[in-house]
Amino acid sequence: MKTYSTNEIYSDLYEQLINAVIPAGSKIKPVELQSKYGCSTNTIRDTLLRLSKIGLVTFQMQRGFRARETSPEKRSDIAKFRVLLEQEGAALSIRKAGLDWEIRLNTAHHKLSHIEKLMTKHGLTDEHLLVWSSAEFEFHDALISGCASDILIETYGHIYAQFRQQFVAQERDFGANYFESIIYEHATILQAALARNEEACKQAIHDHMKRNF
Amino acid sequence: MKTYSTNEIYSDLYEQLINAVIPAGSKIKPVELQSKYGCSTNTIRDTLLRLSKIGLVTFQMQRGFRARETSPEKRSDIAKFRVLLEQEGAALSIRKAGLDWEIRLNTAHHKLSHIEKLMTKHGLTDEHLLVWSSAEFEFHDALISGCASDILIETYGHIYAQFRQQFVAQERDFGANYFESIIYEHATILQAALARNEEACKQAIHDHMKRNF
DNA sequence: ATACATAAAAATGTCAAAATTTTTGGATGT
DNA sequence: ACATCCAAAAATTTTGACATTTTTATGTAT
Repeated sequence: MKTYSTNEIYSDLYEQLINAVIPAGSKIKPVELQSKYGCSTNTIRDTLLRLSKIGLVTFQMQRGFRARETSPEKRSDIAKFRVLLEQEGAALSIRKAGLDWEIRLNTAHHKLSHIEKLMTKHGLTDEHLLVWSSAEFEFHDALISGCASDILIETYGHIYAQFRQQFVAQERDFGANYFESIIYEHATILQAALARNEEACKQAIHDHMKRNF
Repeated sequence: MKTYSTNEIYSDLYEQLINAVIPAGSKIKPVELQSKYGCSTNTIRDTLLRLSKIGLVTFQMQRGFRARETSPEKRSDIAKFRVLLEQEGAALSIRKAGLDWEIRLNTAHHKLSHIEKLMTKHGLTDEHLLVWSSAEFEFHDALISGCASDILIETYGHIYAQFRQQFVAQERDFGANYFESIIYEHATILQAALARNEEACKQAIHDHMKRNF
């Protein structure tokens, strides 16, 4: 039987929350996870408090923990907020960042693009989805990485995680042209960013997310 | 000797962090607080993890806790980010909120205004500053309270707390006309909001914060 | 049946001690 | 003087037991 380090417990729970293996809104009881991870309830509690920092888990005194709830309104809310942060981060990057940012962004897009092409060819396995998900984050993270605002980047990370958590369970109907659209949208964002066109980039970010409003 | 409930420990530490009684960047050791609060180190740890959620405390595995660091760059960063959130929250409120929002905002401003007048008359004690600080938050919180975005409001709360934490220790030179300016700025924000003038309101928010950039 | 009170069970929170890890301070050698 | 290594001290993390609170289940009265 596998034993888990605390960091592994954190990562494992993080992934389960991001991928809605632990469904949004469901109760999380330390006692039930204890046996799986082979540690005390207190260590689980500790880890859940740390996850509540990034908003994947909500905590109430004497009421314990829950995976953050979701609803159509909450999903719309988080999508719009994500747009706000990403537009600002991208605009600032376009205005201030240098060559290294362009290279980072290009590299991230290249990786993402590669995975997306694989997915359109072979259909999507759960494993692919996991890789894609992390590549997608890296692309969007790279996009804002030149903004010179640590607090924006930090907050964006939390919001992106919550976004995934809230939408992954909903979007089980990846139609045939779903990924085609996404690929096009990512390319459009990249182009506008590299062309240093703020307004076009903001527009592209908005268009990329508007299906989730 | 006073005994503290866990919630009181939380509030007490919150206040000490907000007011830089625990200076930004300083180490926070559970063992040292244990005796003061009459509880186990574990309870302190628990509380500090909860405070790290709102960003007042940073946490690193095996390295413990610190009051979030500050620097000229970080202060500028947090001030600009606060403007972004407040502008968006105010604009959305102006666009979407109804009469109850106007009343909330008006009420909050009235309270704030009252305290600010007292402060210009009698000079500022630490006690006054505490009341003012909370009234000021309530005003800004009311301003964005009609935005219909829970995540924006939640995030703004964290950012406002960090803003206070980072600036309170710096701004010990409240000049004679310091509060006069502030009073004027708050009134300007209120006016623009009630007039439902988005651009003027955004401008007023910017002007209110620009001394901190 | 519904509402209310109560007891049992489950879940959560707190504690003090033990285990682990990091930091500190001094001794040694270059 | 400077870096490296080691041992002691301090700080952090984990644990299992115990205390408290909440939830669930049961019984009683209206």
